[in-house]
Amino acid sequence: MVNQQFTFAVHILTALAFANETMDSQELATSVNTNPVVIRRILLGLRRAGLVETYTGKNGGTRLGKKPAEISLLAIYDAVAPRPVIAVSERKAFKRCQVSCNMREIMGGVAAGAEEAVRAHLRGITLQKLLRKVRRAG
Amino acid sequence: MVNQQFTFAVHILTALAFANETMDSQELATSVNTNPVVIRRILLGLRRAGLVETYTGKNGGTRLGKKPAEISLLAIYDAVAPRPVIAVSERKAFKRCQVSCNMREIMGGVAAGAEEAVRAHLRGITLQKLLRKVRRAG
DNA sequence: CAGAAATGTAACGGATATCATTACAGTTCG
DNA sequence: CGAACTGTAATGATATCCGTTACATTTCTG
Repeated sequence: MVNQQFTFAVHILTALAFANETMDSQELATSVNTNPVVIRRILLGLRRAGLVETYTGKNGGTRLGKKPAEISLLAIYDAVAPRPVIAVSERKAFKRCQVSCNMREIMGGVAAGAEEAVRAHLRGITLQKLLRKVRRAG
Repeated sequence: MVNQQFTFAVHILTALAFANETMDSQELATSVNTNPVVIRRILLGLRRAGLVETYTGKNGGTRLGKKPAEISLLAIYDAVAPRPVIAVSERKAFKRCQVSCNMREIMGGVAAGAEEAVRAHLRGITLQKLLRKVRRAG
């Protein structure tokens, strides 16, 4: 993966869990050290997934949509929809080459397995766990 | 679709295993459907890792440096040194924010776990297994 | 030895992805 | 109404990746 949206998203949600109240995109941007628009773009995905609730207008902002114990990193991962862990070439095969003709399917299986391995890892981590680490670190 | 070097590398090595003789970069490029220079760049890393042996000069080319059963996809993965599965933000923390101050370490742990999950998956797959799939597919 | 055929490698350009930023319309509270 | 938010489009800067050209170097072979 190349982009930082997943990291940003986890940071945002951890901050919201820690604050336990609404924060606006400027506050979140300050914590993440980026631009408020970048935050709002990520919040769109998180909102679609029901992980946050956002309020427009004055005194608007965002708060968690579920309890930290109910939010797994996998849910966040899916919400930001990062690109696959392993990219599979989708080029046209060289018909006269048996290897070439079968590589897409074979690598597809390898990539799917890698993806599932990551997902299993993320499934086991909740926002609450991260929150505890923050608190323990003080 | 991002970095296809790993896919390309697996394809190259599978082709070499299937052919069981030296192939030049043009033949490999035809199978992978790319440019010979792209192939040669990837071969550099594979050679450094001892996965292939290359010969310069007329009738030169590349052949496997180990038996297919001794080459795991993890070795290939390390040889091409792709970027981390999960990118961790390396921005300066906002000192007044406890979450911000701890995110790098926390996400570092998450990313390391994801990386290891992928590695464990790749460790269990050898070139020989892929080769058998090619042969079985016919 | 000369020439053909291959690799090694640098250099450049185009395509694409990502993020930052500006801008502004829409929404909501007071 | 006006201030303070979000939603979102548009643009630009930057980095990465890949393809391509170019050429030096190496090696085989006649």
